Amino acid sequence: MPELPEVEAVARSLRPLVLGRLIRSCEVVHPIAVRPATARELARRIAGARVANVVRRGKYLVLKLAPRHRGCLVIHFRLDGQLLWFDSKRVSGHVDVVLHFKRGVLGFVDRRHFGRVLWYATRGDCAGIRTLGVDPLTARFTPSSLHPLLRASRRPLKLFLTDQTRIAGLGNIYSSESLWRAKLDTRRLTHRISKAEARRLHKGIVGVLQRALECCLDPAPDFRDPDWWFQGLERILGVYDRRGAPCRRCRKRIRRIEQGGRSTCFCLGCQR
DNA sequence: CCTGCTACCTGATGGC
DNA sequence: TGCCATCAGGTAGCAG
Repeated sequence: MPELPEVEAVARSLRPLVLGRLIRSCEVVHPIAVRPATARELARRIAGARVANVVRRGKYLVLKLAPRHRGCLVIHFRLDGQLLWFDSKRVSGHVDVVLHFKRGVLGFVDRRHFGRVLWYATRGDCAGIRTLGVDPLTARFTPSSLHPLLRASRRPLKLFLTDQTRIAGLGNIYSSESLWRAKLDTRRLTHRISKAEARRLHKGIVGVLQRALECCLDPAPDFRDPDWWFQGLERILGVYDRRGAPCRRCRKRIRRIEQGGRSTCFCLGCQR
């Protein structure tokens, strides 16, 4: 479930814990999490490296390693991936990959084993990162840059918004929310969207992401709590997981449909 | 190049 | 209470 705001909050909260610190060793408990690499390969790459920076690219969390030729550690949480921090060397619970620092241990956890922890010489070597579209929280994402993007594509708005190669970072939740905020029908085709509607959509996307990020940072993730997760996000959501409930704007019942094999929640009353 | 479909996983949920 | 079926969803890889 982590999308752009959640990963951004994780990046900001993790940075002070690991910045400048030395990765002494790496332990892989569930090898599936580092596939297609092997535990030995990953350990050889990152053991002895220092964390030079922690950044987010789309929904990817990237630990840049120093010196530069040590490459970068790329983490993708997919649906349920999560980070935990242990102050002592003792690690409890289900943990897939463990990074031992001089003081403290970073654990990557994902019971469903969809998430990945991968090493690349450069971040461009990661295909998923290389092909990412514009980051919607940067100045390069503007109403006037969104309109041509929409015109260049021919598909339902919802599917366009979850395509990471166009706009990076939206998933099932915030794509639906952006469209609700913009009062646009999720089934509308991108190339038929007017300039004024594109402006509304831009505002919807940026607005919901900023609001969600604020929420994700207050309270900030506490990796020391094995049960930590983002709190209160449901309060800022207009449609996601609200099937059957009244629309907060027009009181009509929120509908759920399927798009691209995924569920989309939206309001037939005010999204047109 | 563009778009759409499916496999990958496993915990949670719902029906009987 | 217990069992089985279904659902959830991001992305890689493949098909058309």
